[in-house]
Amino acid sequence: MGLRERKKQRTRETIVRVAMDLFAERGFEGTTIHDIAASAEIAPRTFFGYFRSKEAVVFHDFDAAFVAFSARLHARPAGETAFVAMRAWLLDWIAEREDVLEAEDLARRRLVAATPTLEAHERANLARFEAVLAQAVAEDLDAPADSLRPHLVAAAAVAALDALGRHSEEDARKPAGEEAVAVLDEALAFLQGGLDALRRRPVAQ
Amino acid sequence: MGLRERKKQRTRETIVRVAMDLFAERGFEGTTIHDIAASAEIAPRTFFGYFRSKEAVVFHDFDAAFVAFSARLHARPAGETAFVAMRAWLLDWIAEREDVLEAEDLARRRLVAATPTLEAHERANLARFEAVLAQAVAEDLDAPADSLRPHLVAAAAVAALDALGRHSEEDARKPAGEEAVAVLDEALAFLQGGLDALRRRPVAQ
DNA sequence: GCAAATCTTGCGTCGAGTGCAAGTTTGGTG
DNA sequence: CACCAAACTTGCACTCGACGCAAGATTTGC
Repeated sequence: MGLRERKKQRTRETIVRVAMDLFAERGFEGTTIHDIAASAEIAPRTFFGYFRSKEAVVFHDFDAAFVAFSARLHARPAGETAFVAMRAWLLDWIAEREDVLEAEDLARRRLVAATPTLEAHERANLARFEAVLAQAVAEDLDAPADSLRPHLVAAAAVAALDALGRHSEEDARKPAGEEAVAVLDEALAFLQGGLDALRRRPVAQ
Repeated sequence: MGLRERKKQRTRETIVRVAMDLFAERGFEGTTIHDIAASAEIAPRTFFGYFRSKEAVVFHDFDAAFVAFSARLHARPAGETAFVAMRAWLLDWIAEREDVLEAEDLARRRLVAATPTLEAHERANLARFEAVLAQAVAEDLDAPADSLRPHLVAAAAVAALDALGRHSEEDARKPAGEEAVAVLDEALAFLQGGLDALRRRPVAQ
């Protein structure tokens, strides 16, 4: 990696760190791009070379998660269900982050919960998960990609994912992985039960 | 109703009509508040006396729907499940609108689908449905309001509601009510099956 | 027909976000 | 090392959404 790239990387991290501190201190709406730029020692205009919006800073690691999730789904071996792939991805993801980012995640949760714009942004993120998951589920079920069932299933699964995030906020730091898997498995049992019930009905589409 | 109120009502309707026409013509982003105000023959500043944002115009009837839905849920007789109440509300809602608003709805759907900001707004609206539904479901299940199961169920139910909207776009105008009920009933069967499956497991919360 | 409540409007302001063009830094090549 | 091209940074000007405020117009109830 050349100097140029390293520098960019470093600036990006600085922006995130500095912005998060400001958000925690003055709130998201109470912090301007100008403030962030000043703290990060860049020109306000430069900020937009790194992030397309103020919101994007808060979700700076979402793209990586999404790409990994998406790849895991697409690369799942024939016969492995989308559920199983999702479960595996989640375990990896949690294991990978556990050491470093707990505190940061918590701060983010609080910030999002307190800021409508950020909640909207998060819903948009989850919707991307839902879309890609729905497609994989549709393959599992041999159903058209835009039919009802895959979307029901994906919506519920993503709701579980979302609940997971909120959950780890409240509970006083149990073994995060185990807890998450328990929640997810409950959700998967629910989904499987729903699908089984549908299998005994004619298809309405 | 006095003159003042009638006038306000009329202006409001004018804004909606005029704005929707402009959106259809130039797109949502391609239309400014200034344009709308000019067409509606009001001052730009006055627009904000009627709507808190440009997006709010597109969803001008959401509040009424939400209030009706919410009221129907809260007023359901003891023993009536949230599902049943939701189904009843939906039937009423469709029946009530069917005559007048089909074309308008279709235009709205197209507009929303073409505009990220509006999609975000719509997700926020659906989230409000989800929240109030989740609470009602929690009562049905005798579960805490923030526990997992009600949220799974509500998320899937709202996904069905959403699918309903998108659905009526594609199909060349079948009997809208019947179609909608078929979709919703499939969703409800799915949810019921999922809950039945969970009943045979220990509760993870 | 008058006073209070309510609406409308214009003005000023802030902040997000974009396009552009000039300047600066870095990378590679001879 | 010197030089050119590519990439990055910055300042400037601009559009647009949204809000606060205060002055002016309208409606209402008495």
